[in-house]
Amino acid sequence: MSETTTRGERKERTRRAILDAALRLSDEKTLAALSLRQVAKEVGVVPTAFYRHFDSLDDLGLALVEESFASLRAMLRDVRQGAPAFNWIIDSSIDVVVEHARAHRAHFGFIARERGAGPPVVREEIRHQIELFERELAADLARLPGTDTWEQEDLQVLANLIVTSMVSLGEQVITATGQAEEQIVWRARRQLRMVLIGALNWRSGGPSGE
Amino acid sequence: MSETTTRGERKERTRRAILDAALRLSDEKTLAALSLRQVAKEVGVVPTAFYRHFDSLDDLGLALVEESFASLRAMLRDVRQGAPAFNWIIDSSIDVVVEHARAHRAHFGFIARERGAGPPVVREEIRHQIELFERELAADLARLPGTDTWEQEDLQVLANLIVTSMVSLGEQVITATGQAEEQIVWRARRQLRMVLIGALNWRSGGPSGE
DNA sequence: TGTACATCAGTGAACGCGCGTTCACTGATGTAC
DNA sequence: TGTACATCAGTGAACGCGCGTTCACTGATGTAC
Repeated sequence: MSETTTRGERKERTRRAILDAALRLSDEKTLAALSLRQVAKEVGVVPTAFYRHFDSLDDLGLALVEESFASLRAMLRDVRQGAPAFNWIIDSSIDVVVEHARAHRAHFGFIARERGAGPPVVREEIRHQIELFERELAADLARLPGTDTWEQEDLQVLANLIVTSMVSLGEQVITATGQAEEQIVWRARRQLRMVLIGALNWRSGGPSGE
Repeated sequence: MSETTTRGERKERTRRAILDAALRLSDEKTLAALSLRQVAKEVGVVPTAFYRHFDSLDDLGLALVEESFASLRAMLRDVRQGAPAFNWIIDSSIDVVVEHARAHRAHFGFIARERGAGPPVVREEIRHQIELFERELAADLARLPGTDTWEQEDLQVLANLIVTSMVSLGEQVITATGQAEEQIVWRARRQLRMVLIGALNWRSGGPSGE
Protein backbone atom coordinates (compact mmCIF):
# COMPACT_ATOMS: atom_id res chain seq x y z
CA MET A 1 0.00 0.00 0.00
CA SER A 2 2.88 2.31 0.62
CA GLU A 3 3.95 1.77 -2.99
CA THR A 4 1.29 4.11 -4.31
CA THR A 5 1.05 6.85 -1.67
CA THR A 6 3.47 9.69 -1.42
CA ARG A 7 4.50 11.32 1.81
CA GLY A 8 2.40 14.37 0.94
CA GLU A 9 -0.69 12.30 0.31
CA ARG A 10 -0.40 10.60 3.65
CA LYS A 11 0.11 13.89 5.43
CA GLU A 12 -3.04 15.22 3.80
CA ARG A 13 -4.90 12.11 4.85
CA THR A 14 -3.93 12.63 8.48
CA ARG A 15 -4.96 16.27 8.24
CA ARG A 16 -8.37 15.22 6.99
CA ALA A 17 -8.65 12.68 9.79
CA ILE A 18 -7.96 15.43 12.32
CA LEU A 19 -10.59 17.71 10.80
CA ASP A 20 -13.13 14.89 10.76
CA ALA A 21 -12.34 13.86 14.32
CA ALA A 22 -12.71 17.44 15.59
CA LEU A 23 -16.02 17.77 13.76
CA ARG A 24 -17.22 14.47 15.19
CA LEU A 25 -16.16 15.27 18.76
CA SER A 26 -17.36 18.87 18.75
CA ASP A 27 -20.83 17.60 17.88
CA GLU A 28 -21.48 17.24 21.60
CA LYS A 29 -18.95 19.47 23.27
CA THR A 30 -18.22 22.74 21.42
CA LEU A 31 -14.73 23.34 20.14
CA ALA A 32 -13.80 25.51 23.11
CA ALA A 33 -14.34 22.58 25.47
CA LEU A 34 -12.38 20.16 23.31
CA SER A 35 -8.78 19.19 24.02
CA LEU A 36 -5.95 18.60 21.61
CA ARG A 37 -5.37 15.21 23.23
CA GLN A 38 -8.97 14.14 22.72
CA VAL A 39 -8.74 14.97 19.04
CA ALA A 40 -5.41 13.16 18.67
CA LYS A 41 -6.78 10.11 20.46
CA GLU A 42 -9.85 10.05 18.20
CA VAL A 43 -7.58 10.17 15.16
CA GLY A 44 -5.36 7.43 16.56
CA VAL A 45 -2.25 9.51 16.58
CA VAL A 46 0.08 10.75 19.29
CA PRO A 47 -0.81 14.21 20.68
CA THR A 48 2.35 15.88 19.41
CA ALA A 49 1.59 14.84 15.84
CA PHE A 50 -1.21 17.42 15.89
CA TYR A 51 1.34 20.21 15.61
CA ARG A 52 2.51 18.94 12.22
CA HIS A 53 -0.85 20.06 10.84
CA PHE A 54 -2.22 22.91 12.93
CA ASP A 55 -0.72 25.54 15.22
CA SER A 56 -3.56 25.29 17.72
CA LEU A 57 -7.19 24.31 18.14
CA ASP A 58 -8.15 27.84 17.07
CA ASP A 59 -6.28 27.27 13.84
CA LEU A 60 -8.14 24.01 13.35
CA GLY A 61 -11.38 25.85 14.12
CA LEU A 62 -10.79 28.37 11.35
CA ALA A 63 -10.13 25.55 8.89
CA LEU A 64 -13.46 24.01 9.87
CA VAL A 65 -15.26 27.32 9.37
CA GLU A 66 -13.83 27.63 5.90
CA GLU A 67 -14.75 24.07 5.09
CA SER A 68 -18.26 24.38 6.55
CA PHE A 69 -19.07 27.40 4.43
CA ALA A 70 -17.37 26.28 1.23
CA SER A 71 -19.94 23.79 -0.04
CA LEU A 72 -22.83 25.97 1.10
CA ARG A 73 -21.42 28.88 -0.86
CA ALA A 74 -21.00 26.71 -3.93
CA MET A 75 -24.61 25.55 -3.71
CA LEU A 76 -25.91 29.07 -3.33
CA ARG A 77 -23.86 30.25 -6.26
CA ASP A 78 -25.65 27.73 -8.43
CA VAL A 79 -29.02 28.84 -7.14
CA ARG A 80 -28.22 32.45 -7.88
CA GLN A 81 -27.62 31.63 -11.53
CA GLY A 82 -31.27 30.65 -11.95
CA ALA A 83 -34.32 32.65 -12.90
CA PRO A 84 -34.76 35.71 -10.71
CA ALA A 85 -38.32 35.73 -9.37
CA PHE A 86 -39.73 36.24 -5.91
CA ASN A 87 -41.82 33.11 -5.71
CA TRP A 88 -39.08 31.01 -7.17
CA ILE A 89 -36.67 32.24 -4.52
CA ILE A 90 -38.78 30.84 -1.72
CA ASP A 91 -38.74 27.19 -2.66
CA SER A 92 -35.24 27.06 -4.03
CA SER A 93 -33.74 28.81 -1.00
CA ILE A 94 -35.49 26.54 1.42
CA ASP A 95 -34.62 23.46 -0.60
CA VAL A 96 -30.97 24.44 -0.69
CA VAL A 97 -30.78 25.10 3.03
CA VAL A 98 -32.66 21.94 3.99
CA GLU A 99 -30.74 19.75 1.58
CA HIS A 100 -27.47 21.21 2.72
CA ALA A 101 -28.34 20.89 6.40
CA ARG A 102 -29.16 17.23 5.85
CA ALA A 103 -26.16 16.44 3.68
CA HIS A 104 -23.66 18.37 5.77
CA ARG A 105 -25.19 18.00 9.18
CA ALA A 106 -21.81 18.14 10.91
CA HIS A 107 -20.75 21.32 9.15
CA PHE A 108 -24.06 23.02 9.74
CA GLY A 109 -24.05 21.99 13.38
CA PHE A 110 -20.53 23.26 13.77
CA ILE A 111 -21.52 26.69 12.52
CA ALA A 112 -24.67 26.81 14.63
CA ARG A 113 -22.70 26.00 17.77
CA GLU A 114 -19.52 27.99 17.27
CA ARG A 115 -21.39 31.01 15.98
CA GLY A 116 -22.40 31.91 19.51
CA ALA A 117 -19.90 30.15 21.70
CA GLY A 118 -16.75 29.34 19.76
CA PRO A 119 -13.31 30.84 20.33
CA PRO A 120 -13.47 34.59 19.53
CA VAL A 121 -11.49 34.27 16.32
CA VAL A 122 -13.82 31.50 15.09
CA ARG A 123 -16.95 33.39 16.11
CA GLU A 124 -15.82 36.50 14.27
CA GLU A 125 -15.05 34.59 11.09
CA ILE A 126 -18.50 32.96 11.09
CA ARG A 127 -20.16 36.33 11.62
CA HIS A 128 -18.19 37.66 8.69
CA GLN A 129 -19.19 34.79 6.40
CA ILE A 130 -22.87 35.21 7.23
CA GLU A 131 -22.61 38.91 6.51
CA LEU A 132 -21.22 38.07 3.08
CA PHE A 133 -24.29 35.94 2.41
CA GLU A 134 -26.50 38.85 3.35
CA ARG A 135 -24.71 41.19 1.00
CA GLU A 136 -24.92 38.74 -1.89
CA LEU A 137 -28.59 38.16 -1.25
CA ALA A 138 -29.22 41.93 -1.12
CA ALA A 139 -27.54 42.24 -4.52
CA ASP A 140 -29.75 39.46 -5.88
CA LEU A 141 -32.87 41.09 -4.49
CA ALA A 142 -31.95 44.36 -6.16
CA ARG A 143 -32.22 42.62 -9.52
CA LEU A 144 -35.74 41.41 -8.93
CA PRO A 145 -38.73 43.18 -10.51
CA GLY A 146 -40.44 45.45 -7.99
CA THR A 147 -37.38 46.46 -5.99
CA ASP A 148 -36.31 49.17 -8.43
CA THR A 149 -37.33 51.98 -6.17
CA TRP A 150 -36.03 50.46 -2.95
CA GLU A 151 -33.30 52.03 -0.92
CA GLN A 152 -30.15 50.00 -0.43
CA GLU A 153 -30.96 50.07 3.27
CA ASP A 154 -34.25 48.25 2.80
CA LEU A 155 -32.71 45.58 0.62
CA GLN A 156 -30.22 44.96 3.39
CA VAL A 157 -32.99 44.74 5.96
CA LEU A 158 -34.88 42.19 3.90
CA ALA A 159 -31.73 40.18 3.20
CA ASN A 160 -30.99 40.09 6.92
CA LEU A 161 -34.47 38.86 7.68
CA ILE A 162 -34.24 36.09 5.12
CA VAL A 163 -30.76 34.96 6.15
CA THR A 164 -31.76 34.97 9.82
CA SER A 165 -34.74 32.80 8.99
CA MET A 166 -32.62 30.45 6.91
CA VAL A 167 -30.05 30.05 9.66
CA SER A 168 -32.86 29.32 12.07
CA LEU A 169 -34.34 26.82 9.61
CA GLY A 170 -31.02 25.03 9.31
CA GLU A 171 -30.70 24.83 13.08
CA GLN A 172 -34.19 23.37 13.36
CA VAL A 173 -33.56 20.81 10.63
CA ILE A 174 -30.41 19.36 12.17
CA THR A 175 -32.06 19.28 15.61
CA ALA A 176 -35.31 17.72 14.41
CA THR A 177 -36.07 14.02 14.32
CA GLY A 178 -37.56 12.64 11.09
CA GLN A 179 -41.28 13.22 11.55
CA ALA A 180 -40.99 16.79 12.82
CA GLU A 181 -38.79 17.82 9.92
CA GLU A 182 -41.62 17.77 7.45
CA GLN A 183 -43.57 20.23 9.55
CA ILE A 184 -40.52 22.47 9.97
CA VAL A 185 -40.02 22.74 6.23
CA TRP A 186 -43.71 23.32 5.62
CA ARG A 187 -43.74 26.12 8.19
CA ALA A 188 -40.58 27.65 6.78
CA ARG A 189 -42.19 27.82 3.39
CA ARG A 190 -45.22 29.65 4.77
CA GLN A 191 -43.00 31.91 6.79
CA LEU A 192 -40.85 32.96 3.89
CA ARG A 193 -43.97 33.53 1.81
CA MET A 194 -45.27 35.83 4.52
CA VAL A 195 -41.99 37.73 4.50
CA LEU A 196 -42.03 38.18 0.76
CA ILE A 197 -45.64 39.37 0.76
CA GLY A 198 -44.51 42.00 3.23
CA ALA A 199 -41.64 42.90 0.93
CA LEU A 200 -43.85 43.12 -2.16
CA ASN A 201 -46.23 45.45 -0.34
CA TRP A 202 -43.44 47.41 1.28
CA ARG A 203 -43.55 50.57 -0.79
CA SER A 204 -47.07 50.35 -2.14
CA GLY A 205 -49.26 49.25 0.74
CA GLY A 206 -47.60 49.60 4.13
CA PRO A 207 -46.51 52.48 6.31
CA SER A 208 -43.58 54.28 4.74
CA GLY A 209 -40.09 54.02 6.15
CA GLU A 210 -38.95 56.05 9.18
CA MET B 1 -21.32 42.83 60.80
CA SER B 2 -22.09 39.29 61.81
CA GLU B 3 -24.58 40.63 64.35
CA THR B 4 -27.19 41.33 61.71
CA THR B 5 -26.75 38.49 59.21
CA THR B 6 -28.15 35.05 59.74
CA ARG B 7 -26.48 31.90 58.52
CA GLY B 8 -29.14 31.55 55.82
CA GLU B 9 -28.54 35.07 54.57
CA ARG B 10 -24.85 34.49 54.24
CA LYS B 11 -25.40 31.20 52.44
CA GLU B 12 -27.67 32.98 49.98
CA ARG B 13 -25.05 35.68 49.50
CA THR B 14 -22.44 33.08 48.57
CA ARG B 15 -24.89 31.41 46.20
CA ARG B 16 -25.43 34.74 44.46
CA ALA B 17 -21.68 35.30 44.26
CA ILE B 18 -21.29 31.91 42.57
CA LEU B 19 -24.04 32.69 40.04
CA ASP B 20 -22.50 36.10 39.32
CA ALA B 21 -19.00 34.68 38.99
CA ALA B 22 -20.17 31.97 36.57
CA LEU B 23 -22.01 34.57 34.51
CA ARG B 24 -18.94 36.80 34.45
CA LEU B 25 -16.54 34.03 33.52
CA SER B 26 -18.78 32.41 30.93
CA ASP B 27 -18.92 35.70 29.08
CA GLU B 28 -15.79 34.66 27.24
CA LYS B 29 -15.66 30.90 27.59
CA THR B 30 -19.06 29.16 27.43
CA LEU B 31 -20.24 27.24 30.44
CA ALA B 32 -19.13 23.90 28.99
CA ALA B 33 -15.52 25.08 28.97
CA LEU B 34 -15.65 26.49 32.50
CA SER B 35 -14.31 24.63 35.52
CA LEU B 36 -15.71 24.41 39.00
CA ARG B 37 -12.35 25.55 40.36
CA GLN B 38 -12.29 28.66 38.18
CA VAL B 39 -15.71 29.64 39.47
CA ALA B 40 -14.73 28.99 43.09
CA LYS B 41 -11.55 31.01 42.65
CA GLU B 42 -13.47 33.92 41.15
CA VAL B 43 -15.84 33.85 44.12
CA GLY B 44 -12.96 33.68 46.57
CA VAL B 45 -14.01 30.42 48.10
CA VAL B 46 -12.46 26.97 48.31
CA PRO B 47 -13.51 24.60 45.45
CA THR B 48 -15.33 22.19 47.72
CA ALA B 49 -17.60 24.96 49.03
CA PHE B 50 -19.27 24.92 45.61
CA TYR B 51 -21.04 21.69 46.50
CA ARG B 52 -22.90 23.36 49.36
CA HIS B 53 -24.87 25.28 46.73
CA PHE B 54 -24.98 23.27 43.50
CA ASP B 55 -24.68 19.61 42.60
CA SER B 56 -22.70 20.34 39.45
CA LEU B 57 -21.98 22.97 36.82
CA ASP B 58 -25.01 21.72 34.90
CA ASP B 59 -27.13 22.44 37.93
CA LEU B 60 -25.65 25.93 38.13
CA GLY B 61 -26.34 26.32 34.41
CA LEU B 62 -30.03 25.56 34.85
CA ALA B 63 -30.24 28.12 37.64
CA LEU B 64 -28.73 30.69 35.27
CA VAL B 65 -31.23 29.83 32.56
CA GLU B 66 -34.09 30.35 34.95
CA GLU B 67 -32.63 33.61 36.15
CA SER B 68 -31.88 34.84 32.63
CA PHE B 69 -35.43 34.33 31.49
CA ALA B 70 -37.19 35.48 34.65
CA SER B 71 -36.84 39.24 34.24
CA LEU B 72 -37.42 39.05 30.50
CA ARG B 73 -40.65 37.19 31.10
CA ALA B 74 -41.76 39.75 33.65
CA MET B 75 -41.10 42.59 31.22
CA LEU B 76 -43.00 40.91 28.44
CA ARG B 77 -45.93 40.22 30.72
CA ASP B 78 -46.23 43.95 31.30
CA VAL B 79 -46.08 44.67 27.59
CA ARG B 80 -48.82 42.15 26.90
CA GLN B 81 -51.17 43.98 29.23
CA GLY B 82 -51.11 47.03 26.93
CA ALA B 83 -53.27 47.99 23.98
CA PRO B 84 -53.41 45.24 21.39
CA ALA B 85 -52.57 46.74 17.99
CA PHE B 86 -50.21 45.68 15.26
CA ASN B 87 -48.29 48.89 14.92
CA TRP B 88 -48.01 49.31 18.61
CA ILE B 89 -46.52 45.84 18.95
CA ILE B 90 -43.57 46.73 16.76
CA ASP B 91 -42.11 49.53 18.80
CA SER B 92 -42.90 48.13 22.21
CA SER B 93 -41.48 44.70 21.39
CA ILE B 94 -38.29 46.14 20.04
CA ASP B 95 -37.97 48.55 22.94
CA VAL B 96 -38.42 45.75 25.44
CA VAL B 97 -35.84 43.52 23.79
CA VAL B 98 -33.29 46.29 23.33
CA GLU B 99 -33.77 47.67 26.82
CA HIS B 100 -33.54 44.22 28.30
CA ALA B 101 -30.48 43.28 26.27
CA ARG B 102 -28.76 46.43 27.49
CA ALA B 103 -29.82 46.13 31.11
CA HIS B 104 -29.17 42.40 31.39
CA ARG B 105 -26.34 42.02 28.95
CA ALA B 106 -24.85 39.11 30.87
CA HIS B 107 -28.10 37.18 30.99
CA PHE B 108 -28.85 37.78 27.35
CA GLY B 109 -25.34 36.81 26.36
CA PHE B 110 -25.59 33.68 28.43
CA ILE B 111 -28.73 32.59 26.59
CA ALA B 112 -27.29 33.44 23.17
CA ARG B 113 -24.19 31.37 23.85
CA GLU B 114 -25.60 28.37 25.68
CA ARG B 115 -28.57 28.09 23.35
CA GLY B 116 -26.38 26.50 20.72
CA ALA B 117 -23.40 25.15 22.62
CA GLY B 118 -24.29 24.67 26.29
CA PRO B 119 -24.52 21.37 28.11
CA PRO B 120 -27.44 19.36 26.60
CA VAL B 121 -29.68 19.84 29.62
CA VAL B 122 -29.12 23.62 29.51
CA ARG B 123 -29.64 23.79 25.76
CA GLU B 124 -32.90 21.91 25.99
CA GLU B 125 -34.23 24.15 28.75
CA ILE B 126 -33.46 27.29 26.75
CA ARG B 127 -35.16 25.83 23.69
CA HIS B 128 -38.19 25.10 25.84
CA GLN B 129 -38.32 28.64 27.26
CA ILE B 130 -38.14 30.20 23.81
CA GLU B 131 -40.92 27.93 22.64
CA LEU B 132 -43.06 29.21 25.51
CA PHE B 133 -42.49 32.77 24.30
CA GLU B 134 -43.64 31.76 20.86
CA ARG B 135 -46.81 30.22 22.17
CA GLU B 136 -47.64 33.26 24.27
CA LEU B 137 -47.00 35.55 21.35
CA ALA B 138 -49.19 33.41 19.11
CA ALA B 139 -52.00 33.74 21.68
CA ASP B 140 -51.54 37.52 21.71
CA LEU B 141 -51.61 37.69 17.94
CA ALA B 142 -54.85 35.75 17.88
CA ARG B 143 -56.49 38.58 19.81
CA LEU B 144 -55.48 41.24 17.29
CA PRO B 145 -57.97 42.57 14.77
CA GLY B 146 -57.47 40.97 11.37
CA THR B 147 -56.30 37.57 12.54
CA ASP B 148 -59.81 36.27 13.17
CA THR B 149 -59.76 34.01 10.15
CA TRP B 150 -56.20 32.75 10.58
CA GLU B 151 -55.39 29.15 11.22
CA GLN B 152 -53.59 28.36 14.45
CA GLU B 153 -50.73 27.13 12.29
CA ASP B 154 -50.21 30.52 10.68
CA LEU B 155 -50.25 32.33 13.98
CA GLN B 156 -47.52 29.97 15.13
CA VAL B 157 -45.51 30.62 11.98
CA LEU B 158 -45.73 34.38 12.46
CA ALA B 159 -44.87 34.10 16.14
CA ASN B 160 -41.82 32.03 15.29
CA LEU B 161 -40.69 34.58 12.74
CA ILE B 162 -41.03 37.43 15.22
CA VAL B 163 -39.32 35.61 18.08
CA THR B 164 -36.47 34.53 15.81
CA SER B 165 -36.01 38.15 14.75
CA MET B 166 -36.10 39.36 18.34
CA VAL B 167 -33.52 36.81 19.45
CA SER B 168 -31.34 37.91 16.56
CA LEU B 169 -31.89 41.55 17.52
CA GLY B 170 -30.83 40.87 21.08
CA GLU B 171 -27.70 39.09 19.90
CA GLN B 172 -26.82 42.01 17.68
CA VAL B 173 -27.40 44.56 20.43
CA ILE B 174 -25.11 42.92 22.95
CA THR B 175 -22.43 42.40 20.31
CA ALA B 176 -22.63 45.93 18.92
CA THR B 177 -20.51 48.87 20.02
CA GLY B 178 -22.35 52.14 20.76
CA GLN B 179 -22.54 53.78 17.36
CA ALA B 180 -23.67 50.71 15.46
CA GLU B 181 -26.47 50.01 17.92
CA GLU B 182 -28.59 52.87 16.69
CA GLN B 183 -28.51 51.47 13.19
CA ILE B 184 -29.35 47.98 14.41
CA VAL B 185 -32.45 49.21 16.21
CA TRP B 186 -33.50 51.31 13.27
CA ARG B 187 -33.16 48.34 10.94
CA ALA B 188 -35.01 46.04 13.32
CA ARG B 189 -37.92 48.47 13.33
CA ARG B 190 -38.10 48.45 9.55
CA GLN B 191 -37.73 44.72 9.47
CA LEU B 192 -40.54 44.04 11.89
CA ARG B 193 -42.73 46.49 9.98
CA MET B 194 -42.03 44.54 6.82
CA VAL B 195 -42.99 41.32 8.57
CA LEU B 196 -46.25 42.74 9.85
CA ILE B 197 -47.18 44.13 6.45
CA GLY B 198 -46.75 40.61 5.17
CA ALA B 199 -48.94 39.32 7.96
CA LEU B 200 -51.66 41.93 7.35
CA ASN B 201 -51.76 41.00 3.67
CA TRP B 202 -51.48 37.31 4.35
CA ARG B 203 -55.03 36.23 3.65
CA SER B 204 -56.18 39.09 1.47
CA GLY B 205 -53.36 39.80 -0.94
CA GLY B 206 -50.76 37.04 -1.10
CA PRO B 207 -50.70 33.49 -2.40
CA SER B 208 -52.88 31.28 -0.24
CA GLY B 209 -51.38 28.62 2.00
CA GLU B 210 -50.19 25.28 0.60
C1' DT C 1 -29.81 34.87 80.73
C1' DG C 2 -26.81 30.49 80.60
C1' DT C 3 -25.42 26.05 79.18
C1' DA C 4 -24.97 21.97 76.38
C1' DC C 5 -25.55 20.12 72.03
C1' DA C 6 -26.70 20.13 66.88
C1' DT C 7 -26.20 22.10 62.52
C1' DC C 8 -23.72 23.17 58.59
C1' DA C 9 -21.03 26.77 55.41
C1' DG C 10 -16.66 26.82 54.42
C1' DT C 11 -11.67 24.65 54.97
C1' DG C 12 -7.53 22.20 53.48
C1' DA C 13 -5.06 18.06 52.32
C1' DA C 14 -5.00 14.47 49.26
C1' DC C 15 -6.04 11.37 45.21
C1' DG C 16 -5.41 10.05 40.47
C1' DC C 17 -6.03 12.00 35.87
C1' DG C 18 -5.87 14.54 31.55
C1' DC C 19 -4.04 18.72 29.97
C1' DG C 20 -0.61 21.59 26.45
C1' DT C 21 3.87 21.81 25.27
C1' DT C 22 9.15 20.67 25.08
C1' DC C 23 12.42 17.79 23.31
C1' DA C 24 15.33 14.39 21.28
C1' DC C 25 14.25 10.46 18.54
C1' DT C 26 13.11 7.11 14.52
C1' DG C 27 12.68 5.46 10.23
C1' DA C 28 10.33 5.69 5.88
C1' DT C 29 10.24 8.74 1.84
C1' DG C 30 12.48 11.90 -1.24
C1' DT C 31 16.48 13.80 -3.75
C1' DA C 32 21.08 14.61 -5.74
C1' DC C 33 24.68 12.57 -7.93
C1' DT D 1 20.31 1.18 -10.96
C1' DG D 2 23.00 2.35 -6.56
C1' DT D 3 24.59 5.10 -2.89
C1' DA D 4 24.80 8.84 0.41
C1' DC D 5 22.41 12.38 2.53
C1' DA D 6 18.24 15.40 3.66
C1' DT D 7 13.59 15.81 4.90
C1' DC D 8 9.95 15.38 7.95
C1' DA D 9 5.39 12.82 9.73
C1' DG D 10 4.83 10.61 13.58
C1' DT D 11 6.86 8.77 18.32
C1' DG D 12 7.38 8.57 23.32
C1' DA D 13 9.10 10.32 27.64
C1' DA D 14 8.82 14.03 30.55
C1' DC D 15 7.39 18.52 32.74
C1' DG D 16 4.45 21.17 35.74
C1' DC D 17 -0.42 22.32 36.19
C1' DG D 18 -5.38 22.53 36.92
C1' DC D 19 -9.02 19.40 37.11
C1' DG D 20 -13.36 17.03 39.97
C1' DT D 21 -14.18 14.72 43.90
C1' DT D 22 -13.34 12.37 48.70
C1' DC D 23 -12.80 13.10 53.32
C1' DA D 24 -12.19 14.53 58.00
C1' DC D 25 -12.11 19.00 59.99
C1' DT D 26 -13.36 23.70 62.23
C1' DG D 27 -15.79 27.01 64.36
C1' DA D 28 -19.51 30.24 64.14
C1' DT D 29 -24.58 30.16 64.26
C1' DG D 30 -28.82 28.11 65.81
C1' DT D 31 -31.74 25.59 69.11
C1' DA D 32 -33.57 23.15 73.21
C1' DC D 33 -33.89 23.33 77.87
